[in-house]
Amino acid sequence: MKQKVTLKQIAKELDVSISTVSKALKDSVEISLDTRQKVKAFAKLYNYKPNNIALSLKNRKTKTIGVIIPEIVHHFFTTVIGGVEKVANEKGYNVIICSSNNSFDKEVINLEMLASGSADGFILSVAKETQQKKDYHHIEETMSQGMPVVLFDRIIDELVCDKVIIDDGKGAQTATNHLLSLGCKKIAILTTVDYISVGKLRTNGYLRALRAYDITAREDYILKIEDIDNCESEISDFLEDKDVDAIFAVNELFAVTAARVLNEQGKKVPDDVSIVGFTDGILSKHFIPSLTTISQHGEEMGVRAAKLLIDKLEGEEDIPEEYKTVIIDTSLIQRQSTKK
Amino acid sequence: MKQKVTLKQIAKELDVSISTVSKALKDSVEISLDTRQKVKAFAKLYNYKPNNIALSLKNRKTKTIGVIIPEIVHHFFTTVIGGVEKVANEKGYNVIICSSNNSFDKEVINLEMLASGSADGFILSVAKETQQKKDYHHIEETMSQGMPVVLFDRIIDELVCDKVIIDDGKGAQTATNHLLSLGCKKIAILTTVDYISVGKLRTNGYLRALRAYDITAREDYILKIEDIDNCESEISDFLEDKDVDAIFAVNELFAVTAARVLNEQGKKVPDDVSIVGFTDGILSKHFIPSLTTISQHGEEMGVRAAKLLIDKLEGEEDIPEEYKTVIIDTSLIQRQSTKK
DNA sequence: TAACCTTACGAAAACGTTTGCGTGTGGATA
DNA sequence: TATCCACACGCAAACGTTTTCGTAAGGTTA
Repeated sequence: MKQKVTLKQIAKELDVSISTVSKALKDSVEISLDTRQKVKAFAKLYNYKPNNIALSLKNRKTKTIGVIIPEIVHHFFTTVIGGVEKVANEKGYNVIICSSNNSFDKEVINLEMLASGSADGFILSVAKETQQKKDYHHIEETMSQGMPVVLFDRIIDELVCDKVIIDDGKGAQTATNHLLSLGCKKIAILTTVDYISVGKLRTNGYLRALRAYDITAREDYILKIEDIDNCESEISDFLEDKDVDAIFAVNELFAVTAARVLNEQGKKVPDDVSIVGFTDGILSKHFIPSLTTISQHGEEMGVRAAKLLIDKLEGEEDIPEEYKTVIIDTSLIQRQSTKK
Repeated sequence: MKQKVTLKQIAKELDVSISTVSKALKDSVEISLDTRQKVKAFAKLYNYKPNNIALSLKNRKTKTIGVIIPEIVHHFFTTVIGGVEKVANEKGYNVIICSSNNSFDKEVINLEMLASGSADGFILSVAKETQQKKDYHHIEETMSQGMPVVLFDRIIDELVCDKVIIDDGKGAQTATNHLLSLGCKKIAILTTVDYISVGKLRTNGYLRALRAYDITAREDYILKIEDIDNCESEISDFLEDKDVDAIFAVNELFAVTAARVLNEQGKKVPDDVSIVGFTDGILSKHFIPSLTTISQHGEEMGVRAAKLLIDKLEGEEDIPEEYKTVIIDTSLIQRQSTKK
């Protein structure tokens, strides 16, 4: 097993100093052409690659971006990561991904671990628990140590940093408007409990849309789902004997589950009930009927977040700090789950 | 902006040497109780965290596992990552994830980058292009430098290393058997071109199952799909006027697309045609009808792969190398797409 | 031939740790 | 009082780089 070759070893073999080797490999004019060629040939032969760790230590930067997301098995988040990777790789950055599993503790651990030398900055979407706890000391601390943080999707208003979000309210409004423009009058919403920020924002958008159409929102048309994993029974109970002609679901799962429930209750989508979802994932695309939905443009979010972060990382140290909040446009994708 | 505090700074403040601080923090008996307490209090106050990079350099290990997968936006791979993370975190390892995007070049770049100091070992599923090119020098080189590699799912037979796979052939056989036991006689298969190893293996399993039932396989019941992204037209043409009573699809996408096509052609699933898929992803679970499928137990694969890798990483240096191939059992999940 | 300039290279510090070993101080022992 | 031993701590090397600065050798100029 041939071990990794270092400058020192090359230097020894060639009977020159470490600095000579280092300079030769960088084509420094300080070193004679002769020596340069000799060193390079040798390095190539032994497949020399500079040790990243040593470089990081020396340069005090890792050229690595840390990404922390609530769930790794999640289509939207992976599309965001895709966008981050794209930009990062173009700019010569590596990406480390960690999942907090929606746990506050794991988020803290991951962040602290990456912050202690492994990454130069962070792109993060906070865990559900963190949103509940409203404890952001770990993020604040990271920033106060000079490491930039970009928040996306599930952001925290109180934190002063770059952010990339979609206009959840506007997206929801668009979705609801679409249903209204189709002539639907009795539009129910399947949403989350309020402490999930995006759920709340989307609910508000729905309410605004109704108001603009002079339709009074009905409490009994709003379902705030507690237990996402067992949403089917909640939705089923909710929809039982309810005379709605449209449903706006704040995520994909609620949308397809509603479709499934309606199906079981003998109602047709979109003929009897139209459905609009949120998030353009696998399910929306391939479901029968395919789902009209609001696309969040996950990849674009990732791209923008990575750019913001890298700008901060490569910007001048002491220019006055200035933080941006990028709002990505959502778009309505019309498919089969809403009647024409 | 308070910068990260180092041993040196603490030492200076407290007017002791760096080594004293280091030892005090480790509760060394060499240091007086008094000093120890003072140092620890100070360290806590300033939130001292040892610099991982420096530690990695010193210890010549990073306590990091590199995971390279062909696609990040892919349910199966993310479940595997979930399993890897679980084990890794338990054992104090960090996980770096990179996607090769199915490109050979990017796989090489990612591997080399992580191999030059960022990770101690690798868990990897090779890119499509790599399977075609049959060029594995980057993986061989990584191993020859003493970094263990565990291959999973899309493995390479020629490479001598730990592997975690499912028995694709057996899984396919189980799927086909299930259809046969339901009384289906005319079973088509939707598979991939042959260079995708898992596609080929699954096709073979399908053929074996038919043979065991004394049914002659028909060429015109086998569709090898080239362009996965546009599989719908291929499947649609294939199924046109074809009098099949069952379909075995080697992945989720083919399965739901087949269902969609059948739906458009006015055939009912499962009444007219039964469908069995492969991979238990989001789609299979939530589709209407939900899909009978072969579960690959992605998380379990990740768990096993991580364990194998960590065993190698923490094992004695010079025990005779011994490589294992773990075969994860698949299981048939019966849902609504196959009639009872 | 003395002064100077190039050329080509090496020494050493720095990044932040850990750790084996050396050492000064003070008290106990002989 | 000379010897010895704990005790408590510091020095320095090592991990692999990069880079500044110093310098020896040789050639050129006045």
